[in-house]
Amino acid sequence: MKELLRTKGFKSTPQRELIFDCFFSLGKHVSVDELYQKVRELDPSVGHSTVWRNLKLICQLGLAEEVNIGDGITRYDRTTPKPHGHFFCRNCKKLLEFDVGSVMGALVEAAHEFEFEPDGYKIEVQGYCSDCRQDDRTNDVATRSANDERKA
Amino acid sequence: MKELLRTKGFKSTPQRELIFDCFFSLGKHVSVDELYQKVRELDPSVGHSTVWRNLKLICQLGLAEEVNIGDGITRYDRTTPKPHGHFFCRNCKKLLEFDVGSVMGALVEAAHEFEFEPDGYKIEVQGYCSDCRQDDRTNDVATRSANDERKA
DNA sequence: TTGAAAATGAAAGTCGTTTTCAATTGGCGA
DNA sequence: TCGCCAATTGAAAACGACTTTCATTTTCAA
Ligand SMILES: [Mn+2]
Ligand SMILES: [Mn+2]
Ligand SMILES: [Zn+2]
Ligand SMILES: [Zn+2]
Repeated sequence: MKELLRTKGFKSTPQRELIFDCFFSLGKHVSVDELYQKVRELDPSVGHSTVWRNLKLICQLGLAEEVNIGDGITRYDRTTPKPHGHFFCRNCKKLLEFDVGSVMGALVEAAHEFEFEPDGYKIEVQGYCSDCRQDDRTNDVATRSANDERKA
Repeated sequence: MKELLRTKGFKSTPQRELIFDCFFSLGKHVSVDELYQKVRELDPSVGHSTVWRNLKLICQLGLAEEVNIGDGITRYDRTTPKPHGHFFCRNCKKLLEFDVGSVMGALVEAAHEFEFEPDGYKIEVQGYCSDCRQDDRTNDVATRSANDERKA
């Protein structure tokens, strides 16, 4: 990691190392705040803006990219060798990843027809995951959701 | 329009009629502010929050849905009989629409494998449109973009 | 016509993101 | 190793789109 940073002209700092480590240990779809919390467990002196800036840096380095599911919170997703799609559950807010190999061909073809030069794909399917299916109202999360809707 | 509103239990007001008309005359991918500007040309007394609220109402009625391309601005897109995808040009920010019929099958199938019940699809391809292709640096927009990047 | 409910507009509040700025620090060259 | 300078940091403030509040006005069914 130090090496990657140096070759790209960035300095290595304790905060930066910590933030990078935490990001990659947390896994997929991490928000600034989630990462901030994690980092603070190990070093409470690290600032919010430093976490934010280094998350941006991680993106610049091509190690992650922003994911925006429309809830106003930007999440950072480790880049995968192949692009992947997301199933976003409207109820429990989980993001499931799935392979998009089978749709890429059609997308590339469509792009070609429009003389559009694609360099990024965002494929997101919204709905309800197996735990939250609407025909399965007996589990906890669904019940909670029903209550939420009633209140709103 | 009055009728649709009334049957759904909403009142008809001059502002509401104006906002609805302007929205449908503006076309696709309209932001609150764009619509607000347009409405104000015809009636400067209409408030920002009224435009916002009615845009939400238009969505509730199923006449439009929110589109989030990650630039922090929510846009409202008239619903189409069939779902469509977007090509988003990183340079000129244009949104081109394309038919996603050819990818829906694969998506539905993938969803089925995950026992995921889909009810919304967001298919967005980023890149450069024909006017802004990177191998075509002679046109205005691309040149402007190059200048922008130099400044930044 | 009249009253309850809905709608409006200005203003303020919210909240995640981004910038500012003074202080600190890493890393290269002497 | 030392010293310098640009990069980095952290606190705080600024930003900006979105959302809510509330007093007032308007709609529309009875
Ligand atoms: Mn992902
Ligand atoms: Mn569209
Ligand atoms: Zn779920
Ligand atoms: Zn373009």
